[in-house]
Amino acid sequence: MSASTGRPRRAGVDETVLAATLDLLATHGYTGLRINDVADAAGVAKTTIYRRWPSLAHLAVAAVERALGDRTTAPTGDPLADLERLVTTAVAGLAANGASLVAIAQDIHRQADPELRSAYRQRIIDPVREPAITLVQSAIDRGLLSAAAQPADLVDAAIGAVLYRVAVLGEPLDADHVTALAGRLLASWRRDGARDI
Amino acid sequence: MSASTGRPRRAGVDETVLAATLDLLATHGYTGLRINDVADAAGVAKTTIYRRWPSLAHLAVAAVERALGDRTTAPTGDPLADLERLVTTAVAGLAANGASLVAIAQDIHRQADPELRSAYRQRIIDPVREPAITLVQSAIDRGLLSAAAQPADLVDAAIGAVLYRVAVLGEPLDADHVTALAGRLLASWRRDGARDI
DNA sequence: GCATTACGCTACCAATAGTAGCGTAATTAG
DNA sequence: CTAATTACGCTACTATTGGTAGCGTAATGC
Repeated sequence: MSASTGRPRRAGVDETVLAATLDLLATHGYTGLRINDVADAAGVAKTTIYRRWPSLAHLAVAAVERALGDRTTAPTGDPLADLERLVTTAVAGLAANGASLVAIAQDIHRQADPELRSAYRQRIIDPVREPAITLVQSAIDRGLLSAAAQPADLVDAAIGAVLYRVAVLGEPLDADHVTALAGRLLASWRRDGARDI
Repeated sequence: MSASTGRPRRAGVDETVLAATLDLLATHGYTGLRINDVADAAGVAKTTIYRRWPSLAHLAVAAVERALGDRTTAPTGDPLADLERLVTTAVAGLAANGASLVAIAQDIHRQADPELRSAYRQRIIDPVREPAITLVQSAIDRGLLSAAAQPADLVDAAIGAVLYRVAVLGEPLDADHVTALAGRLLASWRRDGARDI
């Protein structure tokens, strides 16, 4: 990227621009995101932005990725506890910005070209989905969850439920609310929970 | 709408335009939908389209609504059977057009103004979601499904799982596939199914 | 000093949703 | 038959906006 020769890029510009992008995404959504607004808010020229990101969509994906933060968690040995922490961490990153970044991510995903969509999948989706599937499988193996459903079905249903409520039904992304929803879903699959009533 | 006086609107134009819109949506998606392309494909002037629908988004919603078709079903008395028929009917309408109209509907929903989103909710979402919730509640009351989850959670998880797979993961909307997924999810909530293994 | 790259700036291009106005066609009311 | 009214196609236009080109200038390494 940055060559060893020539004038170096101004430090902090990436951060400033991403922060401005995130802020504008939170208030106007991806559909209302304007590259000129980002440039103005960040105090840089539009051309500087295009020198660092190839398109508005790429910039938005980078901003959301930054908002998601680091999703690596140390395993505790209890799959269900790890699962809850994974969900909580991811949701917290998305909810902390005052807007439904989940919905924004959906927008971006739908409008982007195939190459960008693949990056979106690898950088936004899979870092949550893949570990979650592994954890569910391990929970099933230990008899903590009913084996009646496939792990991927279960995870997709949980993620899908959140996406659907936030992105389609328009409910606010409240971290506690989401955690409770995921908890209720898990409870309905929990082996001991399924046995009573 | 149409006054009693003056030249009447050409018959069949609504149908032709909606069919052309649906066709273009199926091949290019909502993001790739161009009003001029619709006009050309339908063989009408662009101004004629704007005389009948206030915006491109409204036109697209009307086209998807038409693709969904009539979703009223006669109750059989068996909630689970009714549920399956409801899902099958809705999915069949969406899948029959060769493209993921679910994903398209997502696009439209996100980009539209609040008034249109409300119409989308009332005309596309709720006609499936509300009866489904009622049927699930009734299945729980009869002991056919586990009472561990709230009916709305359950329905949203099922719808969300389908939306997520089609609209985010990019899987094709195959009617049999979706029915099988919904069936697996239901089985994991089914009282007898949850008891074994 | 020289090559190289970044920055801000202005100007520009291309695509596209939506509108205005015109001539004309079709219909109803009297 | 005439007048009023509305629809249609057409051309031209406006406004917005993503993205690019080119220029003068500022930093940096060699």
